[in-house]
Amino acid sequence: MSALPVKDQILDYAQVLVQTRGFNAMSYRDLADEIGVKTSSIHYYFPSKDDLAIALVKRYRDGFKSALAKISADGADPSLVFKRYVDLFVETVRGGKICLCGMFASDMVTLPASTLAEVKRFFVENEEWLAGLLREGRESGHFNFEGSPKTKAEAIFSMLEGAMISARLFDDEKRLVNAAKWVQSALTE
Amino acid sequence: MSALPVKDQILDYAQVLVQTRGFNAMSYRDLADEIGVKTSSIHYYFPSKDDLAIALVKRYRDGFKSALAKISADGADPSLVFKRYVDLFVETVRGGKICLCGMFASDMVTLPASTLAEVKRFFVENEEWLAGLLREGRESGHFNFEGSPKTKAEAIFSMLEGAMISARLFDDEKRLVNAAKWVQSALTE
DNA sequence: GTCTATAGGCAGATAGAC
DNA sequence: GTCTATCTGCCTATAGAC
Repeated sequence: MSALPVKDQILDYAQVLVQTRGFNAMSYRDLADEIGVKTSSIHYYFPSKDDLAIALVKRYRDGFKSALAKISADGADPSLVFKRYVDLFVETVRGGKICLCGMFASDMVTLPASTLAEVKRFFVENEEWLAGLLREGRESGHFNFEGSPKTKAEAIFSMLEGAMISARLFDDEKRLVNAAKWVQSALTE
Repeated sequence: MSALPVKDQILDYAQVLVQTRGFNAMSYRDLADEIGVKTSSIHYYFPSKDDLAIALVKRYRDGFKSALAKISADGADPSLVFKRYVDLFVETVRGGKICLCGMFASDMVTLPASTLAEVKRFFVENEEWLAGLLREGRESGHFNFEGSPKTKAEAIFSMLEGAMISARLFDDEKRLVNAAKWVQSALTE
């Protein structure tokens, strides 16, 4: 039972803090105190806070990419895959968190362009994956809708991001679940 | 041409900063420098930052209430009123801002309960107004949907909040407009 | 109401010993 | 890699003169 490398501990806890409090409300001291090192050790791994932000977003994107591959690996039908996708967001809200990149997007004005570029990539990757699911689902007859899958995907992703914020604010995951159900029915009707 | 009272200038600029950078990234110094007074003068009007936060949300709610009354004052049909409602959000994004209360909701963990109560009221008031519009529209035959107007309203408001964040991130108001159009068509079909 | 002055603390970041 | 020590600057907030 060996402890995680310090670098991973930093990223893990920093991610929790960003998803709960926000990037600007998270400090090197918070991380140092929690992990049991000094702030200078955090600077050793991530010289500037921007370095930490970029690392966080890249890791989050990678994690999401893995999750997306996992929920569609068994060839389940698009409706079920969409339900699993929504569950990823429900789990986040259940932990009192919102999307890491949704949080960064809210704070975009205070962030460097390099970080924002990574945040945008996260949005785009999700939307493209969702668009693929919609396109596939329409072709296979599981979904029925008019217009561009990409535009629909953008709207759906926006709704999920917004619904996470709202569901957490009211401590009521049904707000997220109900929004997703409506989307699903609008895609199926 | 008399200048606004200092208190109003504080609220005006604080609102801009919260809607762009976020509450935690806004300081008394920012306000003082912009307005041309000292930080102690800001503390005279708003002793603590929490006082300022509460005043901001209350004023924002009042402003929204007026706007909602205005866009439905001429008895326009529900579809047109909804379009005007969406325009309120589009204008915000056009100014590089997101919803004041959406921003506060993202930062909820760092805020006192008193402020959060006001933020929740903003959400509820919007959702109730929207639910009324949907109910009315369904009864008059302008809208056609199944299920609870309140649940639909919550989902729509979440989507608008999320779409503002996304539209600002990509500097592309079409993301907001397209999401709203989809909602409108789903309510009409 | 607005100011000067200041308190006490925390922020991100760096130098250099070990 | 981790530490001690320190820098500079910003933060919210208050006391008291005018």
